[in-house]
Amino acid sequence: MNKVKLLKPERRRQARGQQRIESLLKAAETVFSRVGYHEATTNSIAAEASVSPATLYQFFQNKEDMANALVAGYSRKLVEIHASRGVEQLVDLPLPAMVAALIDPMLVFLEESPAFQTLLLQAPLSAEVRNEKHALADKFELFLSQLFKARAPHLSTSQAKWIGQVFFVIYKGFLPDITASSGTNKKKFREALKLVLLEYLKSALSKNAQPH
Amino acid sequence: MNKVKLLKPERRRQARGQQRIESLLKAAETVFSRVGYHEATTNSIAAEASVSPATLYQFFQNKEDMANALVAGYSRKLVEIHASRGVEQLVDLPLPAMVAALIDPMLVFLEESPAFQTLLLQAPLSAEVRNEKHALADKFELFLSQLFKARAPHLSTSQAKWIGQVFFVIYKGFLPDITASSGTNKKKFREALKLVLLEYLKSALSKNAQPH
DNA sequence: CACAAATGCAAGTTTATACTTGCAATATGG
DNA sequence: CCATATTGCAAGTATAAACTTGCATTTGTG
Repeated sequence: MNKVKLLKPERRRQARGQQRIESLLKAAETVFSRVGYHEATTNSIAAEASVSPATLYQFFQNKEDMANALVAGYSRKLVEIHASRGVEQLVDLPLPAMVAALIDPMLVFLEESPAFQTLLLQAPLSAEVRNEKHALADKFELFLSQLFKARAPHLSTSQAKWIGQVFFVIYKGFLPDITASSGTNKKKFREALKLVLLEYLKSALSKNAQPH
Repeated sequence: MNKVKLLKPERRRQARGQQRIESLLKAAETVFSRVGYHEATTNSIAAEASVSPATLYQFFQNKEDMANALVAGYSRKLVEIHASRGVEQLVDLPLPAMVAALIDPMLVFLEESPAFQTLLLQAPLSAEVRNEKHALADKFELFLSQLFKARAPHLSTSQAKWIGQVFFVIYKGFLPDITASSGTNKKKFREALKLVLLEYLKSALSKNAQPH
C-alpha cells in the first residue's frame, strides 16, 4: 500500500526530446492562459503541441507536473530580472522611477508569459504547485524588503518585509484586469497600478507612518 | 437541434423544499470555499447537505446553477448594504472614515459569505455566472463613482467612474490574502487595504491629480 | 553500423463525476 | 381522505478526461 512514487532512474533526454518538452510547455502555456488551469485538458495540450496524448506522458507525469515546470521556469526568469538590476541600482532612484523600474519589467514579463497570472492566482492548485508559488512570492518579497530597508533604514526588517508583502498583493490584484484589457484600457490599468503603489510606498516608507 | 432549454412550468415549492434549497446553497458555499469552484463536485455538495445527489438535482439544474444562485444572492446583499447607507451619508465624512465606511461592511459581508471571493475571482466560470459578476461589479462601481463625483465635483463622470473601477480592483486584489489569513495577519491585511485605498483616493480625488 | 535507449502514437482502460430513472414516502388543497 | 404534486433517494447511466499498453520508428553512441 505504499503510495509514494518511486523516483525514476533519470531518463537521458535526446535533443529531440528536449525540444518536445519545450514545445509541450509552450502549448501548455497557451492552453492554460486560454481556458484556465482546471479546464485545460492534457488532450488539448497535446493537440495544441500536435502530438498524441501518450507522447505528452513520455515527458510529464501529469498536468500538475506541467504547471509545476512552468511555475519553476517563471520563478527562474523573475529572479533573473531582479538579479540583473540589484538593490543598489534601485535604491537611490526617485520613488516614481523606482516603482517604474520594479513594475515595468514585471509587466513585460507578464506579456511574455501568458499563463503566469493564471497559475499564480488560480486557486486551489496542487500542493506542489502551491509550494513553487510560495517560494516565488517569498523570493520576490525578500528582494523588495531589502530594497525598502536600504531606502528607509528606519524600518525594521519585519516592517520592510510587510511592505513588500503588501506591494506584491497590490501587484497581483491588478494582474487580472491588466491581462484582460487591451489598448488604452490596459495602459490605464498599468498607470493606475504604478500610481497606487507609489502612493502606498510614499506613506509606508515615510518616518511617521503607523508601525504595523 | 434546438439547444435552448425549455422553461420549466414553475414548480410550486413546499416549505420543506425551500429549506432544502437553502441548506443546499449553504452546503455549496461551504464546499466552494473549501475546495474552489472547479474542484467542488455536486456529489460532495449533496453529501455536505446530507442528501442524495439526486435530491440536489430536484432543486438545481447543475453546479453552475448553484453558483449562479449564490452570486445572485451576494449581489442582492451587496446592493442592500450600500442602499442602506446612501451617498449623502458618506460624502461629508473625512476620507479615512469614508474608506472605513465603504470597506468595513464589505469585510463583514465577506466573513459571512465564504464563497464570495471564490466565485468572484475564480475564472473562467460559465457565461451566466460571469454576467451576474459583471452586473455586480457595475453596480458597485456606479455607486462609487457617484460618491466620488459628489465628493470631488471637479471630476468628470468618466474620471469618477475610473476611480471607482480602480478602487474595486484594489479591493478584489486584497480578498484572497484577507480570507486566507487569520488572526493578527488578517487584521493587518485589512488595515493595509484601507491604507492603500486611502492613499490612492487622496491622490486621485485631489484637484491636481493627472487626469486619465 | 549495430543495437540499446529514446521517441511516437493508435488504440485502448480506468476513473471520477455529472446527471437520470423509477419508485416510494410525504405533504397539501379541495 | 382522496387526488395530485412535491420531496427523497438507491441505483443506476453517460461521458469526458486522465492515463497506459504494446509496438513501430528514430536517434545517438561505443
